[in-house]
Amino acid sequence: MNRWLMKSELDVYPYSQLVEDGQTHWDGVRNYQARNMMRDDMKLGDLVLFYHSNTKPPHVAGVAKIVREGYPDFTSWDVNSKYRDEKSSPENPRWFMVDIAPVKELAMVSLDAMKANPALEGMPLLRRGQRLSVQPVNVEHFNEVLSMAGVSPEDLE
DNA sequence: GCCAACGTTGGC
DNA sequence: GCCAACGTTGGC
Repeated sequence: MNRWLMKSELDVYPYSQLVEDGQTHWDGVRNYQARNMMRDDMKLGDLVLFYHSNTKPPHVAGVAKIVREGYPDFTSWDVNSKYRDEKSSPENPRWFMVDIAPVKELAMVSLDAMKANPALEGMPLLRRGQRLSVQPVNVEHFNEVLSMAGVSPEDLE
């Protein structure tokens, strides 16, 4: 199983909204690296740290899981969508997305706390200038973040 | 194919 | 609101 981190701006789509919706499609990602991970690497059941960006403090808010593997992002050819890309079509989709569902809400784990934790050294999120909205997380880092929220991996089952 | 200009992300 | 980082665009 792979593990991931996905960023969402708190005031755009918070974890609480995911809980309310029960499931959502992760549309609007327009970055090739992130697309490739969603299209090729994210598998059913993979776990995701749900991260709130653009808020004070930035933080991990919960755990989600992949409930549908990569498929074309239909907002890319929706003329009414702000995510529209003229070069993408149903016949030749350029952008992909996955569906995620909530697993467990976490006590806030702030970016500062993560930076201060030596066990998280090397985590992509903590790298200077890291902007990717979808990132891989190794199992040690993933479990360490859980632990910082007082949760053990078994609690997710 | 290089690279300067530009736009966006996102912490601070 | 600032600005560093960095991906994308487009002229050449």
